[in-house]
Amino acid sequence: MRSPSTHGFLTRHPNCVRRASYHSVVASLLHMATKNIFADILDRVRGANNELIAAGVLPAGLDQSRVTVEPPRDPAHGDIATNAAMVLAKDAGRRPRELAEFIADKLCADGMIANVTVAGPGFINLVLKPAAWIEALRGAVESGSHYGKSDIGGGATVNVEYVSANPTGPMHVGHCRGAVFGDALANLLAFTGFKVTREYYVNDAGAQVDQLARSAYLRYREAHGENIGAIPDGLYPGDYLKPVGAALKAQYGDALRVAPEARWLPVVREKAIEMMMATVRADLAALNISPDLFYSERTLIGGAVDQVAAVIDWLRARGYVYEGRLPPPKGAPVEDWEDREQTLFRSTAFGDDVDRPLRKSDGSYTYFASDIAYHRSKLERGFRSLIDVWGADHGGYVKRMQAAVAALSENAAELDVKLIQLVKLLRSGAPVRMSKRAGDFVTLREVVDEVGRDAVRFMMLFRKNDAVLDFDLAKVIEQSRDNPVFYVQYGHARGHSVFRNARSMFADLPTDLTNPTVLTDAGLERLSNSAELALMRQIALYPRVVEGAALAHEPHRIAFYLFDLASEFHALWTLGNSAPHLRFIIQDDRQTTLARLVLVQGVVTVLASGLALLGVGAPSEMR
RNA sequence: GCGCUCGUAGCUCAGCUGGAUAGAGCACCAGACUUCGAAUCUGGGGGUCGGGGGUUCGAAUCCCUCCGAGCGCGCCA
Repeated sequence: MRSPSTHGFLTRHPNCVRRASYHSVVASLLHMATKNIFADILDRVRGANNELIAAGVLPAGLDQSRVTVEPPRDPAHGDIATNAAMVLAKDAGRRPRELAEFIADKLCADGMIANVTVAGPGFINLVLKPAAWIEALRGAVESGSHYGKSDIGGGATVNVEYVSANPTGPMHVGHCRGAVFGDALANLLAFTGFKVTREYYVNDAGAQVDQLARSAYLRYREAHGENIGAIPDGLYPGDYLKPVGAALKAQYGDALRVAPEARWLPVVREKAIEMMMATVRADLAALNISPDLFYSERTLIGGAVDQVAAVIDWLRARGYVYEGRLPPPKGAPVEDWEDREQTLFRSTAFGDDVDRPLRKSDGSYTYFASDIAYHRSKLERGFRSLIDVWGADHGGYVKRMQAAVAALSENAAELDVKLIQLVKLLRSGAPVRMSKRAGDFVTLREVVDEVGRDAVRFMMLFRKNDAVLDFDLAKVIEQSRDNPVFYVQYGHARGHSVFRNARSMFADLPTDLTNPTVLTDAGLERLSNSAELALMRQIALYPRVVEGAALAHEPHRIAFYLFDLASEFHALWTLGNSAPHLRFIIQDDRQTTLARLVLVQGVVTVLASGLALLGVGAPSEMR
């Protein structure tokens, strides 16, 4: 059905008084200095509803959990909108618009709200007094790097496991998206009151590290001058193992050459893993990533008790593990399919499609089995919220792992698996060839060295995790709006440029714009232009964006928000070209300049904070 | 065959966990530099949100069903 224009529905509220002075409004805002302005308004809406409950308009015991406040998509609708009337109408036994009028009437009396309208199906649109936004700006500037922090995590522990690349070589470019994602997500959670452990699972058990050892042994013999010929299939051909061979020679001389494999393998394996993990750490460090804990798979099996066996027994005792048969996989036929009885985890009890094997035909554990033991270790260390960051090709394993966590924790813990899609590496639009087979794949280090850590980190986060990402090595070092890394960093640098110019014009400007006294004297009520208010609204949005991104485990929201904020800032800056009275620096007006510098300080504060969450630098100059 | 992740402007993608007339960037067209760094900005055209049903005050978003893409499908991690 086509409805008349929204404006036809607008109801201006006649009872609204707009008399409260700037200072009285400020007084009413003091308690929310660093608080999310949206959370504050939500409290006020709930307060209005509670008054209506007391007055008998709304029923007692009303569930207000679905009431939300949000910025309307169309700014013409006001600063903040609430759906309260629409979601409460049914319980209240009233029509949404009728109820909206009641709520609006209460909200009108709020000293922070300048105007209330009821629109559309029952939206209540609020326009806040400019003082509210100014106070939000003040709060942001005063809080500095703490602005946007919250305690929604309530100190709950969260375990973020990410990267977990096999210790069989240097990290390649495909690893770095998950690494950056996990690191930024951990930053975000820590910033919002969670107690975060960043963890890297080292797959240092199993066949692949034996192959690594055999590969390194060849390099060891090569270091002694032997011609080892081509590296056999199944071994790791990369040159990066040559230093391992040299190190083995330096440490053991000839001793390992005459020993049987059973003797040298553990020794070489140990050394190779150690050196590969040193490489991994260095690669991560190039991205400014340092996990709190490297958890070794071997400790699960090689310790005093076999943790994998223990967890299987534990699950078996509860009926989640049994001996049984699986149907052969459908689709692509398995050549050597052998129908046999095996040890199975009953993941179907938790929504998986089939039960999953825990032992291979040779009796050794599957990867899944040791992963169950590993996740049990996380639970035993007290974590009830687990986040795993995996490559998208592991998507088929999500359900079984969640099933395992549910079984292990008796449904008390939650596992969120974030799947990270592929990165398509390009140079000026042309695909960069990557051949892992030949051992000459593009390493993470090469990419970081070429375009810099900031570009890598920002671009890896400028996309949803489950969308394929095009990463163009040429584009990310362009200095243009087409390159969001630059665009956002330039916003920060430009802010500092304004500071520099202002100080050269007014030698007596306060050195610390975040000082409360300075802020009080700054005359911030001069910030009344609509473009300035728009920028303040954007700044006030930050804590809400941070919370949303943290709860949804979606760090990319921060990157997009920063892009928008930088955009608003650049827009206001350029406005000064055609409207000189709107420039940040006004030659003969120190007071106005000071007020606007505080606004710039707000922008700079948020850009720096957001970039820090992403792990990207915030340069104050980019010449 | 089954499962997972997706499908939004010509291209690359957002869309705040169900909100109002679906938004950015690139590209295209038309504009703004005696400037607080134009490394920037302003305006314009461009959409059956893959198709079709359903749920409700209200759907790009949730459910069902087709179509299409990517990934995966005992003893690889």
